[in-house]
Amino acid sequence: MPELPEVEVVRSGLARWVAGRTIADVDVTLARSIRHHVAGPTDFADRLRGRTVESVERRGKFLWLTLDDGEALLAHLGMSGQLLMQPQGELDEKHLHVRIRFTDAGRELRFVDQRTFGGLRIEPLVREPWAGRWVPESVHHIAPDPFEPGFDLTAVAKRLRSRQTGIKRALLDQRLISGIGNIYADEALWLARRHFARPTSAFTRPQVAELVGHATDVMAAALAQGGTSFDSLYVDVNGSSGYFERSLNVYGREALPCRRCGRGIVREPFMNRSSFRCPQCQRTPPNAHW
DNA sequence: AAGAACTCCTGGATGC
DNA sequence: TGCATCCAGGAGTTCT
Repeated sequence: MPELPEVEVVRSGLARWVAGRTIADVDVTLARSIRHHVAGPTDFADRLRGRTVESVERRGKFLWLTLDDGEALLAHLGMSGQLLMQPQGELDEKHLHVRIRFTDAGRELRFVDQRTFGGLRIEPLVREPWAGRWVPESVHHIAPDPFEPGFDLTAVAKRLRSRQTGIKRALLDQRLISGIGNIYADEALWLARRHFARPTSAFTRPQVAELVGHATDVMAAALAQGGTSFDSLYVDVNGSSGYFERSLNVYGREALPCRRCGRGIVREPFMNRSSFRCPQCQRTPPNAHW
């Protein structure tokens, strides 16, 4: 499940492989994978052909290739998406949906996605003065992630505290702060000893800072591990996730002892998914807001 | 209008 | 063993 660190590993790997190269041709074999590109597969291919990739950028879980005509090829990996660099002629992956070949006939870029929540689209870039950068149109409403220069912790704390909801819902809301998914939200809450349903309004500014700091630290640690093991000849989202899994404190550890107090970790349904917490370290608050 | 629920999707794991 | 059900969850859409 690619969250910010996994997407950043893909971004940096991709940058090495595609920056400066010119697109020769595009094959879309599953229209759903470009469903957000409303003009359709033919338009998608036509607009990419002949374009040169200038850079590869990211905000939260979105990543995009800036093109030489001011537009961007935007990608979201969803649950299971992968962007792979493969030699031409290499056997097609079972869930290969989009293939992009370059004029130098070197490795081709492949979008592979089993569960098809992810997708590609072409969009104009829009200027964000406050963030000091250009982002694709549909990334405009996504808040800066904690690693962006434009990230404003004071503003995040202010907005978060004024909300009428629970803390985990807020952490997962990409319009407030981006990059955090279910795994890192649970990890940050465990580190801060907070219940996921604690009302946002109950947080003081220093408490928000502490929690966001933990989320940032966990993502940075994941990135450091994923990044160092990214040495293979292709970009693989799932390839390096196993090692970091072993250092998670709560996520996926149902019934295993809490690493702080020994109590069994519990799994609870939340927002059509699961939340993991320690029932001792992360007590249910009296004014819980599910 | 903010906040919550619903929806999309596949295949590995689990249950009977 | 085989069939059915559960489960993973990011984000756009729809609802209240």
